[in-house]
Amino acid sequence: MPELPEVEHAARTLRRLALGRRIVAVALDARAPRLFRPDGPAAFRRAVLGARLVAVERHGKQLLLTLEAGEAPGRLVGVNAHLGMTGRWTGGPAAPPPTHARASLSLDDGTRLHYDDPRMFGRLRLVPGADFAALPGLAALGPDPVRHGLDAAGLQAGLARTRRPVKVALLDQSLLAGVGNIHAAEACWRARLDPRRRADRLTGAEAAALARGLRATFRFALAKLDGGEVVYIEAGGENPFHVYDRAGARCRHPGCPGTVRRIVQAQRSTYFCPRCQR
DNA sequence: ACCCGTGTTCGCTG
DNA sequence: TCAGCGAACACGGG
Repeated sequence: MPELPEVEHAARTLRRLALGRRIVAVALDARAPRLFRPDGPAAFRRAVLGARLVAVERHGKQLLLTLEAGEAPGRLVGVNAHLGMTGRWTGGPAAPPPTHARASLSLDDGTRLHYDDPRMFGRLRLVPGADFAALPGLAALGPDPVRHGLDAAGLQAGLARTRRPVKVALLDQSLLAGVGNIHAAEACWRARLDPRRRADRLTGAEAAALARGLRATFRFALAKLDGGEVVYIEAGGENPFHVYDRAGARCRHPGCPGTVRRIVQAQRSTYFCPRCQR
C-alpha cells in the first residue's frame, strides 16, 4: 500500500494506538525472518519487549519509531520500519491478527498492534540508540515534499542531474522521498507532462507545474485518508486515481478527448494521456 | 497456467 | 567512477 500518504497514515495509526504505551508481549511470524534483517527476529523481540513507544516520525516512505527500553529508562532503541509493497499497521483493543500478521505487539492497555505484510518486502530494522541519522539509507533520502515543502527551483535542479525519463526520475528516493509509482504518474498527469520527457530538459514552468502536481496528488490522497477512505488499489475497491490503472479510459481532464495509455518504464507501469500530456 | 503488482537492492554493463 | 538497466525478492489476485 505504501507511498508517502499511506505511510503518513500508518504513522498516525501508530501514534493513535501506541504512543506512550509499553509493549508487554511480542509474537513474530517464524516464516518471515527476512523482515527483521540484519539482526533477526530474536534480537527484535529482545529490543522491543518491555519498551515504551515515545516517538513516531516519518521521512518519505520510512517510519522511524523511537522506544525507551523498559529496564533502563533513558536508553533508546529505534525501529526503522518500511512497508514494502504490501505492508500495513492495524490494531485496536483486543484486535485479532490479520491473515498475514508478521509481528503482533500487545500493549499495556490491552491494545493489539499488528504488522500485516503478505509479500514480506517490508522491513523492521533495529537502530541502536535510535540514531537514525547514522543509517546510510536514511541519510541518502531527498527532502520529504510534505514535511519539508517542495519548491519548483529545487525540483528542477534535482531533475537536471539525470537524463532518465521524468517519471522514472521521480521514483528516485534521493531526489524526493516518498514519491512512488502511482503518485509519479498522477503528478505528471496533473502537470500535463509527458512522463517520457527527459528529466534534464524540463523548463522552469514545467518543473513548477510538476511540483504543483505532486503537492496536489499528495494532498488529495491525505484528505481521503483523513476521511477514512482507502486510497490504494485493492480488490473490489473503487479506483480513486485519475490515470493510474485506467488504461483505455477517457482522459479525465475536462474537454480532453484523449485515451489513457499504459506503457512500461524501468519495469514499472506508467499510465498517461498522450493527447494532453506533452 | 499466466501475468501483474503502491518497493528496494544487487550485480552487471558501457 | 558511475548512471542506468534488468533480475531478484515473495505471495495473492485476476
